[in-house]
Amino acid sequence: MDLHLMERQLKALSDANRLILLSCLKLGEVCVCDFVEVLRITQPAVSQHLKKLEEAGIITSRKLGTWKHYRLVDNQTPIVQAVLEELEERVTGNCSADTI
Amino acid sequence: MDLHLMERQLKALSDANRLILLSCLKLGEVCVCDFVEVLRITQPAVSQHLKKLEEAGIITSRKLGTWKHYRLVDNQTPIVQAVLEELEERVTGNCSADTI
DNA sequence: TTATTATATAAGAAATTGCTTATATAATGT
DNA sequence: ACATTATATAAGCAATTTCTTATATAATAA
Repeated sequence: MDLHLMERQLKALSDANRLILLSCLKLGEVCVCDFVEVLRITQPAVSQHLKKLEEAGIITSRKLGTWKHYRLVDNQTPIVQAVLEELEERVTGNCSADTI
Repeated sequence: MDLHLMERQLKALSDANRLILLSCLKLGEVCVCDFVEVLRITQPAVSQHLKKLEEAGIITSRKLGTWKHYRLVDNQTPIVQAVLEELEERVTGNCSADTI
């Protein structure tokens, strides 16, 4: 595995807010607006976190009307897999968006 | 596993120079002076990187006269284990110090 | 078209990171 | 005691990160 991909993924993973986003995503697709409630930071801050995770190849997204739903990609690298396995699912309120 | 320990370990891991240090340490104990040659940064910079890895519970050290030898701790968390497994051993020159 | 809603991007500020040089500590050798 | 060697700590600086507010984009609804 390329050293610089490793570094990029690890950087994307090394933030408490993004780890919480990932633990939510273990439950399924989530839209940006739900994350705003979970993390209690502004919407642009959430978008920026999601962008980092997407650029690291950890999550992907699809548009649904005005909403955008994010989810984990299917085949994770062993490092991301290990992190996901360590994360507790956080069922703090409405972590997940209703799908469709 | 505690979210903030995860974050601290992932932060410690998310730097290319520190990943190189870890790949060297897979081969055994290494002293600070050898790392200076491997990374081609100054000795204080190396000490600072090693301190971060030690504070994250990833490496440990012992004094040997004026030298200090660093090594991986025995029981790593699953995340660190996964990272170590992904790392190629880098046999770039004298990565390892002679033990004793 | 215009207003509303969900998200993204831009710009800027405060905190953190990763380096440098200079200095301190600690063990060894003379 | 003094010099040398290996490492650690301190201080400062440039780059990066993480947030904020303001604005842009894009889809839907009236």
